[in-house]
Amino acid sequence: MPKVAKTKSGGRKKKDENAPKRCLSAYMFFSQEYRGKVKKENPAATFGELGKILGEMWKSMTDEQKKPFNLKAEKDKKRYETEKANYQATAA
DNA sequence: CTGCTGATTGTTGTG
DNA sequence: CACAACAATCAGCAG
Repeated sequence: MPKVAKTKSGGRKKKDENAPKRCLSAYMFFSQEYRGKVKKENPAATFGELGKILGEMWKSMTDEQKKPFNLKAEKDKKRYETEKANYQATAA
Protein backbone atom coordinates (compact mmCIF):
# COMPACT_ATOMS: atom_id res chain seq x y z
CA MET A 1 0.00 0.00 0.00
CA PRO A 2 1.56 3.15 -1.20
CA LYS A 3 1.90 5.88 1.31
CA VAL A 4 0.46 8.29 -1.22
CA ALA A 5 3.38 9.86 -2.98
CA LYS A 6 2.46 13.40 -2.26
CA THR A 7 4.98 16.08 -2.89
CA LYS A 8 5.58 19.30 -1.05
CA SER A 9 2.58 20.58 -2.89
CA GLY A 10 0.37 18.77 -0.48
CA GLY A 11 -1.26 20.07 2.64
CA ARG A 12 1.35 21.42 4.98
CA LYS A 13 1.21 20.57 8.60
CA LYS A 14 1.61 23.25 11.18
CA LYS A 15 5.25 24.12 11.57
CA ASP A 16 6.98 24.50 14.86
CA GLU A 17 7.98 27.84 16.18
CA ASN A 18 11.68 27.04 16.05
CA ALA A 19 11.10 24.53 13.28
CA PRO A 20 14.14 22.25 13.61
CA LYS A 21 14.14 21.58 9.86
CA ARG A 22 15.22 17.97 9.57
CA CYS A 23 18.29 15.79 9.26
CA LEU A 24 19.49 15.15 5.72
CA SER A 25 18.99 11.61 4.47
CA ALA A 26 21.92 9.51 3.33
CA TYR A 27 20.53 10.06 -0.14
CA MET A 28 21.10 13.78 0.23
CA PHE A 29 24.80 13.29 0.83
CA PHE A 30 24.85 10.67 -1.86
CA SER A 31 23.45 13.13 -4.36
CA GLN A 32 25.91 15.80 -3.37
CA GLU A 33 28.77 13.45 -4.11
CA TYR A 34 27.35 11.71 -7.17
CA ARG A 35 25.64 14.81 -8.44
CA GLY A 36 28.72 15.82 -10.39
CA LYS A 37 29.77 12.27 -11.12
CA VAL A 38 26.48 11.15 -12.63
CA LYS A 39 26.28 14.44 -14.46
CA LYS A 40 29.73 13.78 -15.79
CA GLU A 41 28.77 10.35 -17.08
CA ASN A 42 25.36 11.64 -18.08
CA PRO A 43 25.94 15.17 -19.38
CA ALA A 44 22.65 14.96 -21.22
CA ALA A 45 20.91 13.71 -18.11
CA THR A 46 18.81 16.39 -16.50
CA PHE A 47 17.23 16.13 -13.10
CA GLY A 48 14.69 13.63 -14.38
CA GLU A 49 17.25 11.06 -15.44
CA LEU A 50 19.71 12.04 -12.79
CA GLY A 51 17.18 11.55 -10.04
CA LYS A 52 16.07 8.15 -11.30
CA ILE A 53 19.58 7.00 -12.11
CA LEU A 54 20.89 8.18 -8.78
CA GLY A 55 18.11 6.43 -6.92
CA GLU A 56 18.68 3.33 -8.95
CA MET A 57 22.35 3.11 -8.18
CA TRP A 58 21.69 4.18 -4.64
CA LYS A 59 19.65 1.07 -3.99
CA SER A 60 22.28 -0.79 -5.96
CA MET A 61 24.74 0.35 -3.37
CA THR A 62 25.44 -1.92 -0.49
CA ASP A 63 25.49 -0.88 3.10
CA GLU A 64 29.23 -0.55 2.72
CA GLN A 65 28.82 1.99 -0.04
CA LYS A 66 26.15 3.79 1.93
CA LYS A 67 28.38 3.61 4.95
CA PRO A 68 30.06 6.98 4.32
CA PHE A 69 26.67 8.42 3.55
CA ASN A 70 25.13 6.77 6.55
CA LEU A 71 27.89 8.15 8.69
CA LYS A 72 27.16 11.61 7.37
CA ALA A 73 23.48 10.98 7.89
CA GLU A 74 24.17 9.98 11.46
CA LYS A 75 26.27 13.03 12.04
CA ASP A 76 23.64 15.22 10.49
CA LYS A 77 21.10 13.56 12.73
CA LYS A 78 23.12 14.70 15.71
CA ARG A 79 23.17 18.12 14.15
CA TYR A 80 19.40 17.99 13.98
CA GLU A 81 19.26 16.66 17.49
CA THR A 82 21.06 19.79 18.63
CA GLU A 83 18.64 22.16 16.96
CA LYS A 84 15.80 19.98 18.15
CA ALA A 85 17.08 20.24 21.72
CA ASN A 86 17.41 23.96 21.30
CA TYR A 87 13.98 24.08 19.76
CA GLN A 88 12.46 22.14 22.62
CA ALA A 89 14.44 24.11 25.15
CA THR A 90 13.24 27.40 23.73
CA ALA A 91 9.83 26.15 22.75
CA ALA A 92 9.28 24.60 26.14
C1' DC B 1 1.23 1.31 23.32
C1' DT B 2 1.48 1.41 18.42
C1' DG B 3 1.26 3.10 13.76
C1' DC B 4 0.90 6.44 10.21
C1' DT B 5 1.28 10.55 7.85
C1' DG B 6 3.12 14.79 6.94
C1' DA B 7 7.07 17.60 6.56
C1' DT B 8 11.97 18.09 5.38
C1' DT B 9 16.59 17.45 3.23
C1' DG B 10 19.56 17.94 -1.35
C1' DT B 11 20.31 17.64 -6.71
C1' DT B 12 19.34 20.18 -11.39
C1' DG B 13 16.75 21.70 -15.26
C1' DT B 14 12.78 23.72 -17.21
C1' DG B 15 8.17 26.13 -17.71
C1' DC C 1 10.19 30.96 -8.46
C1' DA C 2 8.67 26.47 -7.53
C1' DC C 3 8.39 21.79 -8.61
C1' DA C 4 9.50 17.35 -10.59
C1' DA C 5 11.42 11.64 -8.90
C1' DC C 6 14.66 9.64 -5.71
C1' DA C 7 15.40 7.89 -0.76
C1' DA C 8 15.67 8.53 4.08
C1' DT C 9 14.29 10.18 8.38
C1' DC C 10 11.91 11.67 12.19
C1' DA C 11 8.70 13.81 15.20
C1' DG C 12 4.14 14.67 16.50
C1' DC C 13 -0.54 13.10 16.72
C1' DA C 14 -4.40 10.02 16.74
C1' DG C 15 -6.70 5.55 17.82
